[in-house]
Amino acid sequence: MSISAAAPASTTPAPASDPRLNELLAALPDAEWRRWQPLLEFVQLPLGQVLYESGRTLSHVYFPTTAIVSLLYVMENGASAEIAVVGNEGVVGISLFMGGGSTPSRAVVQSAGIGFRLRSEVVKEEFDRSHPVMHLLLRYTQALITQMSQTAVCNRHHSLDQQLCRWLLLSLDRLQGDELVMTQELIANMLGVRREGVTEAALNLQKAGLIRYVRGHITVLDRPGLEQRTCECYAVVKREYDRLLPAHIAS
Amino acid sequence: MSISAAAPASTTPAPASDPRLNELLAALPDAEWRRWQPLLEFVQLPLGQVLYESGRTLSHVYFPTTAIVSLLYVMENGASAEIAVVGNEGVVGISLFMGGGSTPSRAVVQSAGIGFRLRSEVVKEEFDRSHPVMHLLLRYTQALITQMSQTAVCNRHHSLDQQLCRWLLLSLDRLQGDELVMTQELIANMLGVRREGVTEAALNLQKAGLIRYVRGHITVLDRPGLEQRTCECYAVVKREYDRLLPAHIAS
DNA sequence: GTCTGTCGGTGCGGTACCGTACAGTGGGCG
DNA sequence: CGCCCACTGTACGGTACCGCACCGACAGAC
Repeated sequence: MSISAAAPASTTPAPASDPRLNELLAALPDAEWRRWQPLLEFVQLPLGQVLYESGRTLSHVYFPTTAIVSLLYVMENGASAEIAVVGNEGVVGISLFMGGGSTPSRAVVQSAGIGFRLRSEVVKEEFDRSHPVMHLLLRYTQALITQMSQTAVCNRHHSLDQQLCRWLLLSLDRLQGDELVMTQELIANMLGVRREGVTEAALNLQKAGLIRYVRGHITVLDRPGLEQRTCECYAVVKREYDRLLPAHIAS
Repeated sequence: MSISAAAPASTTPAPASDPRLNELLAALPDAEWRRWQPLLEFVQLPLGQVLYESGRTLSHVYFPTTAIVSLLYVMENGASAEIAVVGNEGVVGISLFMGGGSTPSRAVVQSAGIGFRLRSEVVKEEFDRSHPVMHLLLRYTQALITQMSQTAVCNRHHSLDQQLCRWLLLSLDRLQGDELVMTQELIANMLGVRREGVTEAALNLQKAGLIRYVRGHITVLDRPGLEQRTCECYAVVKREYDRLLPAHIAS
């Protein structure tokens, strides 16, 4: 595969640079994987990078392996809200194979890391050519739809405390380890609330001994505690990902 | 086509019983339409009918012509929130061709009318067999995704007044005429708010001369006024439907 | 005509957010 | 070493919505 950024030059690449850390790539049948492998392009995904902009036609789809990407809508007045989050379980840029080519939302790297990308023409060809690829991508899309729906429900009905728990858990599921590099300001942008609101909610969780928050570094101390405190939305989404993406279970 | 309920027996069927009032059916290429026509089953869709239940495998997809169907999530405590709305521009049951077979949401008839349905096996076959069908359904699905995303954003950021305007406009677009048969209680269920909240918002619109509300009947008096008062969400969704479903424009 | 149930409007205290303003504090860089 | 700035915490009034309780009005049934 081609390398577009600094990467280990050792004979055995570092584990993180294995494309099949992405669960969709890992779930590809052998034939498809052999076709795709030389076409996948390694990419660094630094914090804040915009993978696509609202209304702009996409040039690539992205398969994160260690990075996390947020899909968010930015309103006319500048306020924003996260619609869904994509990590190593998925792919950024579904509108390419869904047929629209663009969406009214923006994709931003929420947690720095790496990933792999594939040119849009290749994706479209493969989607039309291979039934397994098509069905895999569509099942993932349905899982993503569930996440979006549940975000709508959660925004309507649940407290900021609960939403913060849900957000932390969704992010945690897409990372290795128990630490998140993320300021309260950024979380507030994602959740579409005030920064001070996140401060307060985070303090609540901290007092309860569930997390530790120090200047842009969140350490999760008690994950079961978070799961207990969050709303049903987290479980609904997780169950649906597990049901629709069996590879996800295997991991 | 088979008729499963009372329908005009005149030689020229009433306009409402024409399946191609549904814009997806209308957009089918001739070959597909000829295949589908004998398989479509006419159905009455009375207010409140549940087309599918959360987590249950679907037996049919539904193409409303004069009815409107709400997709909503019902929480463990019984509260609910609408995720999206489907009328004669779309189809209910996308999870069938997306591959999941079910979703964590419920589909309820929000405005009585009629529609046509197709057995699930037929839909899956057709989806895999015909590229035009597949691409049509996927483009519709992307439009639906936009609606869901925008619902999430709207739930987060906009006032009940604005959301009510958006909801009225989305419903109006899917109906002929300017009257909606809908109690405030039901609207409250859809929007996931208190009934009294809807009363107040509706009174505001009434005082502004935009609507008239009498015991379950809303008459829209000033549609441009509603469009001016609603948030950007309505326009974003409408633009995306128009862009993705050209048949929609033609109508 | 009466009766009953649905539908809508009203009032009240409570609360979870918001907008704004500002203070402390620690990390990193010169 | 010290400065600066990003980040977190605090405070305060405002407001939009909630939960609850209740009332009046109209419609349809009998």
